[in-house]
Amino acid sequence: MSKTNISESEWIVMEVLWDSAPQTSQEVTQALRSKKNWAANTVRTLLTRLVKKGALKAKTNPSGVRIFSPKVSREACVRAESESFMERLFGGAAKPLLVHFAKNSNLSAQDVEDLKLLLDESAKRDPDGPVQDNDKIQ
Amino acid sequence: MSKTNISESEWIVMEVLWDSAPQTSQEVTQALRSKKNWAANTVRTLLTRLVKKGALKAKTNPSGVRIFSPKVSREACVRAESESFMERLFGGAAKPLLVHFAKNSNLSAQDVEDLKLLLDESAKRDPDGPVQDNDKIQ
DNA sequence: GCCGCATCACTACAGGTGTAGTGTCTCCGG
DNA sequence: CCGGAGACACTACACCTGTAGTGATGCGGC
Repeated sequence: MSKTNISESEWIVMEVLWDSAPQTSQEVTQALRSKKNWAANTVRTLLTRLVKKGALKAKTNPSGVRIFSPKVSREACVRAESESFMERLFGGAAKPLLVHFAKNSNLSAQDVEDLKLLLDESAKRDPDGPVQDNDKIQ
Repeated sequence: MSKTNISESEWIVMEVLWDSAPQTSQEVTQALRSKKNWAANTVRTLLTRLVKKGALKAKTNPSGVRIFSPKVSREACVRAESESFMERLFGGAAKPLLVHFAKNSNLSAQDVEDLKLLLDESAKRDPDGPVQDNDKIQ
C-alpha cells in the first residue's frame, strides 16, 4: 500500500535526504547545485510533492522554515522500484534479470567471487529452493 | 540514440508485437484482452504513439488497415531500460544491483548453479576484470 | 521603523500517459 | 444500392512531471 510513486527528479531529491537528514529546502538545493542546477523553487516543489506523496515528512520550525526528513527508507523504495522493474521487463522473475545483468556488465574477478559467495549463502538460507515462484509469475 | 522512451502501457503492447509480428491493431487488442481489458481505440492510440516514437513500424495494406511490426528489438529496449534503471537506483554500478537481486529473490538451487556458471564464464571472457568501470560511473 | 533577502504556499504551463469517444470512410452482405 | 461492422485519424481530458514564476510574509540589519 501507500503506493509511493517517486518520479525521476523526485528520486534525486530523495537521495539527498537519504544521504543526510533532516535538511531544509535550501540545504537540499545547495547539495544538488553541482549535478542539477535547479532553481530553489523547483526543489521546493519537488519537496512539497514528496511530502504530499508521503515519501518525506516536514516539520515547520518557529520561523516557518520547513525541515525535511525521509519518511520511507531508501531500502524499501529500492525494493519497490526493483520489484516493478523486474515485473515490467522480466515478467517478475529474478533469474532472467540476474542473467541479463550478469551478462551485460563487466564485473571484475573480485565481483564475480563476491557474487558467487552471496549466491551460495542464498542457497543455504533456502536449502531446497522454492518449487517455482509461480505465485509471482501469476 | 533515438531515445526511445516507452511507457508502461506501451511496453505491454510492445511485448505482444515482440512475441509475434506482424499483427494488426485488432490482433493486438485480442491478444491483450485477457490481461488488460482495453478498448480497441486505446490499443490503437498506443500503437500510433509507438509508431511516432519509432518503436514500431506500420504498413498500411490496400484496404487501409495498418499492420505493425517492432522496429526496435526487445533486447535493445531491455538493455536501455536496464541501463537507466541501474543508473537511477544503483548509481550505474552493476554489482550492487546484482547483490540486491541476489539477496531479495528466492532462487532455487538450480538457479544458483546456473548463475554461478554464468558468472564464471563472464570472468573467463574478461580474465583480469576491468580495473573498475569508472567510465560508466562517470 | 523600513528594506531587502529568504521562505512559503500557490499558480503556471507544456509535454507525457492512460484511457477512451467522435466523425468518417470503406468494404462486405443482402 | 444501402446499411452495419470495423478501421482510421482526430480529439479529449484528467493526472503526472519537469521546471519554474508570483505574491505574501517574516526576520535581521541599518
